[in-house]
Amino acid sequence: MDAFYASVELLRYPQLKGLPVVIGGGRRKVDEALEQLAEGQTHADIPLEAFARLKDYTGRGVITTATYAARQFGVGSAMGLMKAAKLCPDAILLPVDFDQYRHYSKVFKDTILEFTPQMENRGVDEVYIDFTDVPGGQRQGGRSLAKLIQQTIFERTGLTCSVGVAPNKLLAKMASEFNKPNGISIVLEEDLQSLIWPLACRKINGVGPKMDEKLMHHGIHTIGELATKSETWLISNFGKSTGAWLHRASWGKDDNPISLNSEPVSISRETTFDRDLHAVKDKAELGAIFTKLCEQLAGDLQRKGYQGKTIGIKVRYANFKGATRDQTLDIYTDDAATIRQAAGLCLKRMPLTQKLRLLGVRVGGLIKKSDDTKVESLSTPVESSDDLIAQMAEPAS
DNA sequence: TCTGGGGTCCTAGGACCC
DNA sequence: TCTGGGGTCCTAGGACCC
Repeated sequence: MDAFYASVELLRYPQLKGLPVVIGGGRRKVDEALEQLAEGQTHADIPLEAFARLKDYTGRGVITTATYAARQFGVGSAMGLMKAAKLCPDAILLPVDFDQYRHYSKVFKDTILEFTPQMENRGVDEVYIDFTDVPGGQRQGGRSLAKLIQQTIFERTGLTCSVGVAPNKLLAKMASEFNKPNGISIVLEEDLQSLIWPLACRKINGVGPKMDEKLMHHGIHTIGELATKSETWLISNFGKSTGAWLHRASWGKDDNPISLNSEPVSISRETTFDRDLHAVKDKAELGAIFTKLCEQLAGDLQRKGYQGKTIGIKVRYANFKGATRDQTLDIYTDDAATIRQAAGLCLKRMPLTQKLRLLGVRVGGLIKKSDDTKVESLSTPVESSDDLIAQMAEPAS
């Protein structure tokens, strides 16, 4: 399989170029700026003065993403906004605007689908592509196709896009990071030693903080060091499945195919409170939030056309420890009251002496609702689709 | 001044059935 | 009274990803 890993840089506001900007958190103050927007306007149309500075923010949010200028100060994704405010108090804080992201995400993915149906979703801004069978896809080792996709996306959205090209998904993902933003990187099998082995193990998709720490404990810091360990040794230290996987990954091996339009396994809603709430003392407030979450979740299910039978809740205590409870019903449901009732029973089984900072509701065991009221909308091919394919099929100039 | 929201997959024990 | 497997479902927790 020949794979692409492409990710669009969703954060792109021309008037903010070079300025430290973080996007994230933002429920209160920051939302006021958005309210000034007229129909059809985006963040890019708001004067800078309208936005809060990081130092003016109080709340529990985290950074979703940050400009490269902001990253110079050491702030980055998933960092608490209060901590980021210390590092870079004058950074502009923009609210997240998921409606806008969803829109650009769709244009991004629809564009790629014009080239090939072999696309795997990896969230709003990233996809894998298997371009083995794309006409002209092999030209210049995939670079021609990557360039054409990049250009087309830019013309339609103004967004840049980073692309990694490699023999499999594992390597393509790592390749995409070599040349951000708006770059194209090609990694071949023979580049393993020179390009991949010097990287930290953490760069392997699937090695998180925990596994990285364990690897460090064994003196393994780079992928190259990992590759010196035998499969037997890795299995005895990391278990059969993880050990064998680590061994293959360190040698750049991955035969997982693209997974197409997979059905969701679960759908959930959760919220972190403005202040920690106690199950008894703040019962009314908590109950109202709980009910609202169930209603939103039911709405999501109905809108997306799913019903589920496993209802679950999740809490996070004031000390940040979490717990879950779930219950499987005899029936499939997308009804708010049914979900609320089952979720309420779950909450009763939860230890509730400590205050809560988060409550979530989840529905799993999903099936597609088959009431025939929803007509599957046939996706009409976009005009330029043939042109794009034709361009790839033309002899290289 | 702690740390969002939405997901997936894996593991592991117990229930229950054959 | 003691002793089998295998398979599936349910529940809880945890690691990881975007």
